[in-house]
Amino acid sequence: MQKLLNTLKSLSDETRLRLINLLYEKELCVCDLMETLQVTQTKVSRHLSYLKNAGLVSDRKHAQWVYYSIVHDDENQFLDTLVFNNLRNKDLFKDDLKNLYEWLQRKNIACD
Amino acid sequence: MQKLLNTLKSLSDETRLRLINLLYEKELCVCDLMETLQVTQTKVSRHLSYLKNAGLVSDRKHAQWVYYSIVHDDENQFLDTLVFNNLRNKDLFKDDLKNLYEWLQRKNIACD
DNA sequence: TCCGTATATTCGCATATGCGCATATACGGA
DNA sequence: TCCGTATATGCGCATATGCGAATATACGGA
Repeated sequence: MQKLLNTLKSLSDETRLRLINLLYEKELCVCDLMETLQVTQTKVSRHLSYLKNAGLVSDRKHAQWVYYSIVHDDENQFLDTLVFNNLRNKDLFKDDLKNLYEWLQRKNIACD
Repeated sequence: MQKLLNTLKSLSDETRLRLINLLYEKELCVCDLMETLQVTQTKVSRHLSYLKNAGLVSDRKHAQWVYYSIVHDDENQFLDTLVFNNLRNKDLFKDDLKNLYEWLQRKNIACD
């Protein structure tokens, strides 16, 4: 019960919804999320830790980066419905995805 | 977007989830909800008005009673998943339904 | 009209939440 | 070891939220 409440609380914030939308696409590190959403590191980091505590995302350290990804749990099935029926058809979230791929491309070019 | 956020915010409270669970069963008035959940009138009323503002329930006045019912909106599809996959299998919500029917029976007997 | 029941709202308080700033920690490379 | 990058966290502040008590409003019946 408390877990479910934490899950729902963590969905009731715009920044966290935007993070979830992006992470539904693929595993990403903090700096990818900062760049894509154009928000401060503190903000991304804190909201990710909120999502992690709620069991919605998990993290994986690799070198100096921390990669976050969605936890696909049976308990969180309604998340799929939410993301695909309620987020992905809204401009804000569509634009975020577009910005994500533009950023990833810039990043790859810079690494060449 | 703001509407979706309000919807999600209104789901991140235990009392409101309990109200939604009961209203998913049938239209109910404030006093039914107070009796079933054993909480104060102020609390029920305030949370119902929260749910109403978020567009999750609608109300209908009849004599001195106000009857509330769920608004089944396409935008709120994920609510079905939430109620049937996440609430209805938890003891708290099962017990609430049981108490609801016990109360309704007592109420009918009293009116005979 | 007066009363009792049903419901909504205002107020003040306690706690929770979100934020930026500064700082701490962790890691790889020179 | 020292530095730069990446990430997390403590702190203080502003705002939001939830609550009970008291009060206001609405309605039907005597």
